[in-house]
Amino acid sequence: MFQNDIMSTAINKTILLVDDEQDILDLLKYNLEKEGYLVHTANDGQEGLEKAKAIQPALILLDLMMPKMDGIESCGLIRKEASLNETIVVFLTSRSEDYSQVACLEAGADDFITKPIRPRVLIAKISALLRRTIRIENGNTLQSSSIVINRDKFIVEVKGKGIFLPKKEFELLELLVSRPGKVFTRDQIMSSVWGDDTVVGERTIDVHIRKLREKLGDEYIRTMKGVGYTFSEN
Amino acid sequence: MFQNDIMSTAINKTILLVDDEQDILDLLKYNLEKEGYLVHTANDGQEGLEKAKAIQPALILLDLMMPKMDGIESCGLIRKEASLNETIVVFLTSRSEDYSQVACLEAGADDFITKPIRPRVLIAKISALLRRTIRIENGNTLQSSSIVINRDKFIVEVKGKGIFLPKKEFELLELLVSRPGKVFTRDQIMSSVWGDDTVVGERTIDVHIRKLREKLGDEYIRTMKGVGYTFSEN
DNA sequence: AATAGCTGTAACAATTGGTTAACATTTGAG
DNA sequence: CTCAAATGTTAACCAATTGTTACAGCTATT
Repeated sequence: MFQNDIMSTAINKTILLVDDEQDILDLLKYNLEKEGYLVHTANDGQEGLEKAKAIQPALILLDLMMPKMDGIESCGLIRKEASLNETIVVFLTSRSEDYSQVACLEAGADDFITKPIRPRVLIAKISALLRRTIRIENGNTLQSSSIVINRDKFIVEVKGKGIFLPKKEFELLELLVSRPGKVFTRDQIMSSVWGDDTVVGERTIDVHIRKLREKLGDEYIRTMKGVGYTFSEN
Repeated sequence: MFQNDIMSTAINKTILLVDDEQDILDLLKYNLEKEGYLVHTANDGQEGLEKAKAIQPALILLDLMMPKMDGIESCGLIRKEASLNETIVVFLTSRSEDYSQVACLEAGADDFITKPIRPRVLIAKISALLRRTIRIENGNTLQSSSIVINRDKFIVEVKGKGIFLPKKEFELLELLVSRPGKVFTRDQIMSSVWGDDTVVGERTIDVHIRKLREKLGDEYIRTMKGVGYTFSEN
């Protein structure tokens, strides 16, 4: 049920794990991928920051204790990076002392998880943190002022009229509506809707955009030439 | 310093505490008010829900175990209430067992804090949770006193009015606004906006500057003859 | 296996925005 | 004050990006 929630959405489900211990990376990767997340890994803070900038993950799991650059320092650098302002940072702390937990949060982290890691709690926490990132979410619907997206039925309501959309078109619209006004680049659309591994031609996105406009009306999706597409309320 | 962060923003600083034990309410209220939050209290889930609807708090701290209506049930009702959609819900759990923590999160909570309550951790957690909503609301923006550049929406706000700029103009303005008052030479502009490999003519920069002035007004970009261009706040 | 509908592609059309050229204007050094 | 150098202005051109259409291959369903 949780799994389905995640699998059916086209929103960013990329997680970056940063830890110097391979055992922990493997454990976390296994558990998160089982839940439908796209997992990338890095072995130290420096590599973590670089990968984060490149892949724009929804969430970063950061070990507190690492060689080269520790978690606190990495977190500071992540928080300075404007393009990562929506990224959630969660620390893995081995100790449960107050001061290290407070230190994590003051460094700009959103949360921390204490070792030993209990997978169910980890999954539930991550799910709860990501749940918040979608603006107005009521049950299984996503709505802006003019459009209601029903995730269960693959149906979109525009001005009270229900429209059925095929999967790809639905996912594309879902992505755009998840952040009205935000311009999604073709790359972002590509990796969210089609995934990082599948490769499709250049015109494919345009064609799907066109089909959406055909069904919804031209007024909702704006082209920002040279940049990408955006959903606009007006 | 943290206090300043909170005090300096004009956002909702209201917190609602819901617990049946007066001792805990007092302890929490004292600590939170010391940090500059506006604290309201309720003694059970029913009263909590009513007060929440009335005062629209930014965050609700909810005890898991309460007479009449327990935390899980209250949380469910809060999540159903459309006006409380953006409100953050945090549970206070006395036990640290996995299942109750997972239950809280699955009930729609954003986080939980285990008793015994350690005020410093509590404060840091609440601060972190609220900080994130500020971060997301501010978006990926770059602002001077008179202009807000929203990188996500690819829009520039001048005196409250949103203006769309084509890619190159946007990038040029972004560069100038990134360091108000600094004079950028043509060479610097060239390599920042166009890259070191592409070669364009001498007048290209002028033309883009002109288009920016046309759209923003003449007062923002000053020519330093023989040197370059600068963005001025006045 | 037949069907219907979804998905991606290729080929071409339309549009936008970046660049340039040509000329006008301003600036500041002498 | 003069004049050369630097910058401003305009419109037209062209290339890159996006839109459009028809169609072929694929997938799920019966």
